[in-house]
Parts: sequence; C-alpha cells; structure tokens
Amino acid sequence: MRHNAAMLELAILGFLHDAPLHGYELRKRIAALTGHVKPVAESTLYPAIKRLERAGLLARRTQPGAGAAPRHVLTLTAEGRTELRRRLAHPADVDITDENRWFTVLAFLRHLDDASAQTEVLERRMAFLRRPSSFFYEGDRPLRAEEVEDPFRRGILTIARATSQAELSWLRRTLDTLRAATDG
Amino acid sequence: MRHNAAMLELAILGFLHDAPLHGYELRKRIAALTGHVKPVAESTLYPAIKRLERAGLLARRTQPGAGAAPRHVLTLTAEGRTELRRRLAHPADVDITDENRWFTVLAFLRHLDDASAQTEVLERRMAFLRRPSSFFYEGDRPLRAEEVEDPFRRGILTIARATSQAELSWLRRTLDTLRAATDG
DNA sequence: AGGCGCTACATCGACATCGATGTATTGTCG
DNA sequence: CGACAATACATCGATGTCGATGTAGCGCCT
Repeated sequence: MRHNAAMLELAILGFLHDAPLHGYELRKRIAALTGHVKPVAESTLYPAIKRLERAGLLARRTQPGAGAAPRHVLTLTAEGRTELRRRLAHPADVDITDENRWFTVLAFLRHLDDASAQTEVLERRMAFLRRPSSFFYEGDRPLRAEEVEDPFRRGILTIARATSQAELSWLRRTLDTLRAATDG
Repeated sequence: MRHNAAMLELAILGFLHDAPLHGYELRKRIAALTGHVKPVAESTLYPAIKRLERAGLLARRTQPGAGAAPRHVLTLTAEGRTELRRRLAHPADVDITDENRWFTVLAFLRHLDDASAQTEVLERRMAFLRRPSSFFYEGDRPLRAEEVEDPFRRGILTIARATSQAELSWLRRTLDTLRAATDG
C-alpha cells in the first residue's frame, strides 16, 4: 500500500462513514479537507474507489438521472467500517509525522469510539512533537532559530516552533478531557 | 514533471548550491530538512540525481576509496544554478500551499539573490494564508472552530489558525525588512 | 573468525499518480 | 441558438515512488 493512497482511502472511508455519497460529492469534501493544500485529481479518486470496492470495503448502487451521468452512490460495508477503525487505531508513522496526513487522521478520529484508543493515537503525535528535532543540524546537534543566520531558514524554525507549541497545548487539553471521561 | 519530484529536485539543487556533495551526504541533509516528516527512499533519490545529471544541471566526479564504494561527488553546473533560481522565483501553486513544499522553498530562498523576487514569493504565501478557507464547510461557507462540535475537528481548525497567525506575523516582519533593504 | 552495522551506490517490479481526453446531460448566459 | 460551465464518470499512457534486494569495503565487538 502506497502512502498517499492510504491517506486518500482513509478520507474516502471516513466521509462514507458519515454518510453515503457519490464520487463527485466525495471529491468536493476531500477537496475541502485537504484540497487547499494539495488537490486530488479525479483520475486518482475513481481508481481509489474501485480498489476499495474490490476489497469489499464499500458498495455502490447506481442511481439513474438526478444530475447528469448516472450516479454511483457509495456506502460503507460492515468490513469497511471495521477497516476504517483499524486504520484509525494504528496509523503508519508518516500519518503521525506529516501534518497533512495527521489532519486527515484527526478529521475522522471520532469514528474510533473507544476513548482509550483515541488517547493512544494522540499520545503518539505528542511524542513526535516532543522529540527534539530541527530542519538544520551541526553534526548531530539540532540548530535553534537563534543560531541560524539566514532569515528564511530562521523563519522555518520560528514557525515550526509556534505550530508545535500550539498543537502541544491543544493535545494536553484534549488528553485531559479524554482521560477524565475514561476514568470518571 | 511530477510534484514530489519537483520538490526533491529543488532540495538537491539547493543543497548542491551550498556545497558539492555526494549522494549519501545529500540524502542525510534532505532527511534532516524534510525527513522527520516524510523520509526519502534511496531508490527515489538516486534516479532523481540521474535525471538532473541527464538534464545537464549537475556534474559528477567519481572519487575512489574514501569510505566504501566509490563516491560520486556532485556539483551544480552553471545551468543548474540558473535553473535553481528559476524554480525559486516561480514556484508552482502546490509549493506555496503545501507546508512541506513551502518550507523547502524557504530553505533555499536566499539563493535568489534578488530581494524583490524574494518579496514576490513571500507575498504569494501571504495571499494564500489570508484567503478565508477551512477544512469543513456548510455549503460554501467555511466553518470556524467554534461552530464545529467534534473536538478533533475543532483541534484541526485551532491548530491551523495558530500556525497561520504565527506565520503571517513572521511574513510581515520579514517583508518589512526586505522592503527596507530594497528602498533604502 | 564471524556477524553486524554503516557507508555508498544500483536495479527491478509493482503500483499509484496525473494530465489529457472522451462521453453525456442539464442549466445558464448572451 | 450556440457556447460554455457544471455534473458525473471513465480510460490511457507517461512517469515517479518505494520496498526488496544486491554488491562491496571498512570498522567494531565478542
């Protein structure tokens, strides 16, 4: 399974868990979720739908008329729902580290109805954000923004740090709430 | 030209503009720059080097011994330097909107020695960040964090907003400095 | 002496991506 | 009335990506 494919498939499964949709509508929702960053071509989406259908994760009913060409309304099968939860509970490492993929996981994490499984996923992201890392190194030592002269490279470090802090504080708040719900 | 390829090639050209390197060292630098987010496979890097070599953008000198296998030390050609500046001056839209690609552009933007060209690129990013956009919509209207019930989706919007504000304030500061340098 | 890991590159096949192009209908604008 | 955009899908070919695997030398540990 390729990486991008995995993310696209997760988005398809996630949106279909919300409600049955046809391909065109699915495409619009995916465009809203990740499209302002990187649009998805139709010729990528339709093959992905076919893959999932062949794998028995979704079923299509053909609806004539309505708009123009006959619509294929897509519904998640029981296996599809199971597979969605499986993927949400155990995302690949790239899904944790790449912000775009991470946001896709977050967008559907509520479908993982087990609060402790949700906690586990959030903790993986937290561990990643806490690992000391930079974009530039001196030997093995990660450089801090203050140590970099180039203003653009400093910008990268400055922005990354702000993002990381904002997300960490959100993660702490959310994990507190989740744990309170689990314990209480 | 494919999108990922374009970014990988930009990173190769950019690092080689800093200094001549062999493939293995190049790989480590790219891993530091973008690898904690998404690692680059060797079997992706070496073909990319070959493409650039065929295009006359870089040259290789074979150095025997040193470590183990003979090293191929890569140097940018004059056309390579020109091409790097061309790509930095006119990044594709995805390079502006996708944070990972944007950071790659930023990491080498100093090689674009024309301050007004640098300004232009930063302004494109600024325009993108200012466009009202969300990850979730009600019809055509982008939803704000407060309007979303799901805590995880709220998180996406909260984090994205914080990131966006941090970057906008950095952009404003940097653009001021750049413009002062150009006018003065 | 043998194994492991690192350096340093290369090839191959399976597969995903994307732009181009095609088909067909409905609605809108001038 | 013709052009054009939007809806809704589909196919094809060129190309890029990635994991697996191979080769080869060196240093280190036991």
